[in-house]
Amino acid sequence: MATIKDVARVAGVSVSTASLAFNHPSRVAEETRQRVLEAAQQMQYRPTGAARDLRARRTDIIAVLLRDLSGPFYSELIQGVQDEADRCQYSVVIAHSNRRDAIGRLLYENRVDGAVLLDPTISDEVVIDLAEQNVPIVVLDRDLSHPYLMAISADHENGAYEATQYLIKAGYRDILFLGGPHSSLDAELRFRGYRRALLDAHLTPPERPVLRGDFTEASGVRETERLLATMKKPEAIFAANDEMALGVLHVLRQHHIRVPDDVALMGFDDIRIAQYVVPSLSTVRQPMYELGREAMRQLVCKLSGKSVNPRVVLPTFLVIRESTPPVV
Amino acid sequence: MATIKDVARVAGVSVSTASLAFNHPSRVAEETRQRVLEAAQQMQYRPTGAARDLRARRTDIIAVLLRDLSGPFYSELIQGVQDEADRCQYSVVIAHSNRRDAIGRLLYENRVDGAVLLDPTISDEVVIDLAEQNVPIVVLDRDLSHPYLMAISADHENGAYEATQYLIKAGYRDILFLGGPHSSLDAELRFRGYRRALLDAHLTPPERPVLRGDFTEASGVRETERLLATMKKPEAIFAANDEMALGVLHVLRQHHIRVPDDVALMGFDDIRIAQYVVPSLSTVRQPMYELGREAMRQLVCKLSGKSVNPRVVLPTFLVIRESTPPVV
DNA sequence: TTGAAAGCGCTAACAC
DNA sequence: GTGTTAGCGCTTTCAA
Repeated sequence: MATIKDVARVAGVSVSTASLAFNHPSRVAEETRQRVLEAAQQMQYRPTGAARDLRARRTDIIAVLLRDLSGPFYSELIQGVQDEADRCQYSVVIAHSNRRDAIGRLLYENRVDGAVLLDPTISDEVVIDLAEQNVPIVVLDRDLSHPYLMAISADHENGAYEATQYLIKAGYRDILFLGGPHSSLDAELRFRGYRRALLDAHLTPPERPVLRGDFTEASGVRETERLLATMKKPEAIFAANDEMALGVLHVLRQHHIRVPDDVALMGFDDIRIAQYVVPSLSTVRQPMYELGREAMRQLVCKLSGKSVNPRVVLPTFLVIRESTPPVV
Repeated sequence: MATIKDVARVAGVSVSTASLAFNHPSRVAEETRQRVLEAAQQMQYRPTGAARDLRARRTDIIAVLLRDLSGPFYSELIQGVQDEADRCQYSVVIAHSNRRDAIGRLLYENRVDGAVLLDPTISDEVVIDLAEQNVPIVVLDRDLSHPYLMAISADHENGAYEATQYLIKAGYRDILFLGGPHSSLDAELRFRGYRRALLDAHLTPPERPVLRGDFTEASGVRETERLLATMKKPEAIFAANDEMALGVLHVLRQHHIRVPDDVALMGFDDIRIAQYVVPSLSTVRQPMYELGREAMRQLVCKLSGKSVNPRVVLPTFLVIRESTPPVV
C-alpha cells in the first residue's frame, strides 16, 4: 500500500510538501503540486483515514443508530440527517444500535464524532454514560437532560390530542386506545394526548390503556382478537402506531367488521403502507425529515462548540384518509 | 480526554503494561491488571479507534452501501450481512452510497475493510478502480470479474422465467413486460427470463421491452397511462419490479380495470407493501436475507485470505397472491 | 512480569 | 515554497 511517504519520494519532495499539495494546494508551487499529484496517481495513493482521524482527533462522521432499519419511515429521517450533514461537511453512517459493538466500536472508541439515537431498547444509563464522556448525542425517543445530550421529538401528545379530538368531532364517544410498550415514552405521550382530549370533551378515559401491544403488527392482531373475544366492541380504535393499526385492520376485516362504518380506525406515524391498505389509514404524521434535519443541526452546533437547544419539539400533522369518516 | 498514557501513569505502570492489561490479560500479574482497570475506570478511559486502526492496519468494519434505504426490502439484506458479521467479529455500517463522500471517506480512505454494494448508480469504473486498489467488494447488482470483486445475486432470469411461465399456464398469451431502466442489469435479466419463457411457449415476445420505467412507482403510473392511452390493453402485465407494479395497479384501479379479471399483474421483489395492496400482488421473491449473508460470508473469506467464490447465484421464489389467477 | 522504544500514516508548527 | 521534526494514541517487538 502506497503511503504519502512513497508519493513524496517518487515526486522528489518531502512528506510535508506532499501533504500540503493535497490539503493546501495554494501553498506549494504549481509545478510541484503537479509532480505530487502525478506521483499519487501513478502509485495509486490513497490517504489512510485512521491516520488522519488520529491526527485531527475527529472523524467528521456521525452515526445514526437505529433499532431496526425497516421502513421508509426511517429513510426520511436519515435523509434529513444526511442533507444537513452534507451542508456541514459531515459524513453519516447508519448502524444497528442493538448490536453490542455498534455502540462500542463507533461511539465508545470515538470512531464517530457524535450520534443520533433512535432506539428505545438502549437504556438511559448507557446514553448518559456516553454523554458523561462528552460524546454528543441527539436522542429522538426519550427526554434526557445533560450538557452533551439533546432531545428532539415530534409533539406526540398534541398529535394524539388532535387525532382524538377529530374522532370526537366525528361523533364517537367510545374510543379505545391501543397502547404501546411500557418502555416507550412516545407511546406514553400519545396516550396522554388521547386522554386529555377525552377529558376536555367531558368523557371518561381509562387511567391506563386497556389494550397494549408492542408496536408490531402482530401485537395489533393479537390485541384486537382479544378485544373482540372478551370486550364490547368500541366505536373507534386509536392505535398508538400504524404497525399495530395494520394488525387491527387485518383482524377487523377478517371478522367482517367494516371500517370506518362499524369501527373507525386511527394510527400514528404515517408509514408508507398506511396509504396502500384498504381502507387507507388515517394517522398522525411525524415530520421525520425535519426531525432528522434538526437532529443533525443540533449535533453540528454542539460539535462546533456553539450553544444548542437541549430540547426541540416539532409539530405533527393529522392525515385523514378512509379509515375514519370525514368531518364536515 | 484520557489516553492510555494517563491510565498507565495513574496505575503506576508503563504504557505497554497498560495495553497488555487490556488486550492480553493473562500476560500481566493479576494485581497489576486490577490497578490498570481501576485507573481506567476512574479516568473514564476510552481507547481511540483511529489509533488502533492505524496500528492494526484494519478496522474490522465493513460497509453496506445502498442507493436508498427505504424499504424492509433492504432491512432483510442488512440483517443477513449483520448476522454473518456478528459471527465473524466484524462490525457493519450502512451508508448512502450516492453521497460523494460515503465511498470517498469510507472505502477510499480505508475507514472500512470492505463493502457490500447495492447501487446501480455507482459506475462500474468506480467499483473496478476500488477493487484495483485491493478493496474487497461484493457487488449485488452487477456482474463484474476481478480478484477483489465478488458478485452475488438472485437468479433474476430464472425467476422471471418462472413467473412468465406461470402466467402462460394461467392461459395468458398477450403478456406485456414493463421494463426497468437501461442501466439495471437485473432489469435486463428479468426481461430475458420473460422473453425466454414466451419463446419456449412458441409465443413471440418483442426484442426490447415495449414499456420502460425507472423502477419507481411514479414511472409505473406514467407508463401505464401511456399504455392505456396509446395501445391495446394486454391480458397481463409483468412489471420488472414491485414499485412499478404498484403504479400499474393504481392506474388500473382508477380506470376501473379489474385485477386480475381484466388484466393480471405480476411484480418482482416482494416488497412488504405487496401483500397489503388490494388485490395483493403476485411477485417473485428475492432471498434478500440469504443474499446479505452470502455477501458477508464471501467478504470475510476474502478478508481472511481464503479463496472466494467470485460469482454466486441464489434461487428466487414465485409468490402467488391475488393479482394473478390461481393455476389449477 | 514489566518497561523502553519503535512505528503505524498523517499533518502542522517552525525553520530555512 | 519547501524540508525537518514532533507528535496524534496505540500495540508490539525486544530486553531486562
